Amino acid sequence: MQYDINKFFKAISDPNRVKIMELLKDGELNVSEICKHFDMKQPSISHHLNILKNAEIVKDRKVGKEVYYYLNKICITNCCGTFQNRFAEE
Amino acid sequence: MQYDINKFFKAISDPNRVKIMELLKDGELNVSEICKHFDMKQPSISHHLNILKNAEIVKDRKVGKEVYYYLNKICITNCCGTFQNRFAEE
DNA sequence: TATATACATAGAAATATATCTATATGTTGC
DNA sequence: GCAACATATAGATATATTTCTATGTATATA
Repeated sequence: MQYDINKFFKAISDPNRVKIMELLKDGELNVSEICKHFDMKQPSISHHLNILKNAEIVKDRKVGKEVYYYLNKICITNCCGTFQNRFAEE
Repeated sequence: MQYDINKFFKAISDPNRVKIMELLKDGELNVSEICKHFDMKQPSISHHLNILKNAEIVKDRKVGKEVYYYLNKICITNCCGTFQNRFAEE
């Protein structure tokens, strides 16, 4: 799979989104659970989740009324690795 | 040295700045030389260089009238590595 | 010293992004 | 089917970022 590295970096350039990623580090959470950790309103969280999802940093699965988000760790490893290699000394 | 990882990602979230980094990959360039590769005006380039410098992604040295910019590769390796590790499977 | 060159800084305008309120959609349980 | 709940979407507003023009500063040179 080929990730859009520019989308990736745009996504993680917001500390709120990195904080969401931190929350998902140890397993999936639904939107309400994520909201509890922020002062923002739910639609703002949805907006950030959508940006993360678009960058393929998170994926989601629906369970009844709830939507659980979880990290796509391979995307993170891949994008960081690719970028790092691009500027590494040979 | 401890880099500000949020500043780092904010800096590389703009494709123009990543392009500047690419240009500096194989050695230093002065501002005029960098400008030649863009449609932007010189003050805009200076602005981007300043953001990169603030994030410690580039450093500069003055040679007469010219200012040469060069990559601080250790910063790139360090920030990408740190971030990647933060979300890696253990 | 006056002029040209290279770059930086200030401030305005255009554009993009984040956040909010209001509301729509989909699911569950009565 | 209806009410309640979880989340998403629409659209407005606030804020941040990018880019520009105009100008300042430092260095080199005639």
